[in-house]
Amino acid sequence: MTTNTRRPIQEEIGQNQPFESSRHEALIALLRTADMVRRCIADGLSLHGITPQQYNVLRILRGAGENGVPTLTIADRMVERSPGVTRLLDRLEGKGWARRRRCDEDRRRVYCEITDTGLELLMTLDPVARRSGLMAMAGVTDPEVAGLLEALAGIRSGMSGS
Amino acid sequence: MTTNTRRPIQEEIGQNQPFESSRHEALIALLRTADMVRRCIADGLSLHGITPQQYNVLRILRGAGENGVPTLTIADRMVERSPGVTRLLDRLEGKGWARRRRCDEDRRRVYCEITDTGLELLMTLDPVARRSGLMAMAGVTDPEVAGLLEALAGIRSGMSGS
DNA sequence: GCGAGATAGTTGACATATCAAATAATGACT
DNA sequence: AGTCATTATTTGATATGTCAACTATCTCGC
Repeated sequence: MTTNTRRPIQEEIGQNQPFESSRHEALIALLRTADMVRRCIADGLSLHGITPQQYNVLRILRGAGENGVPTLTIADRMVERSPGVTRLLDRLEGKGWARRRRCDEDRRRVYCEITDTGLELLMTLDPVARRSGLMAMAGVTDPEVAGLLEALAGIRSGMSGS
Repeated sequence: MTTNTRRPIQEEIGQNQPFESSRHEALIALLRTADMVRRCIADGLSLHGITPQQYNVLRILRGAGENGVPTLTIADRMVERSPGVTRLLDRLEGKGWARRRRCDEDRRRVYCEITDTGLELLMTLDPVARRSGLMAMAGVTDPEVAGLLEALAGIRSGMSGS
């Protein structure tokens, strides 16, 4: 049984002065919480020799199906943006999980696809990721989840037109 | 004026299938939003040749005052954990913003302090970070901020006893 | 005081991230 | 056809993150 006492971040990061505003506090809390969640997921996946980013790319490739996805489109769709998609794919290709193919109509483009081995890997990984994910989110109530989604959407929309 | 339409992440990351649960959706939204916020802050600071992690450490050093902080305590207090504190400090020391000193009572420990140059730098940086921070959080309402803090605290507390 | 074990920090090897060019193909305009 | 701007991707240099040893120091029990 976990002692589910909710600690304020101020205490967690050993800060002796109060935050200047609850907006600022929420910002710090957001960054810290996401970092913890990220590590939780990464821990689960690392046992299978894959990083969250690589897992994310593989899922995008699977979602795209037969046709594959152009390299930069992958970057757009990633949960956490990364400028290193090319090299990420280098590694996935090296491990035999992905494959690349030049587009014939527009020879600048490279279409990326998942291989059968990659699909099999995902079959193993999906439950693992699912479990770590649920574990990470175990501490929030259902109504809080709804509010969380709203607030996060607000933050993102407020930032897009910076 | 920004068009403040709140888009669901499903659309943002070009996912054609709905999420399996709103918990899962919230998890993805959390990671993505935090990533955007992190980049927003990093952009602001990068003009001054410093990374968010380095800025964070400098603030911790300033908060600790005269006595300084032992290296590993810094790691504990960071918003986003990092095992590379030693090297982070190497860089800060190299730029003349921080200084290290062996503890006499316990010679294993190294106390880290901020220099005067470091303090001056923070004077410049604080308003910059503050501005990017508020900009990042511009899209949420006050009541949402309160709920956000609660939900995030819930997630963190639910994870500590994993 | 001596050795087992814990603790604080550093280091080396390697993976990954980041940014600014470089390359290559396309499209639009002259 | 020939130049120019644009788009898609790759590459190189460099910074940073990560993990697993490793060193040095301390603490405790004997």
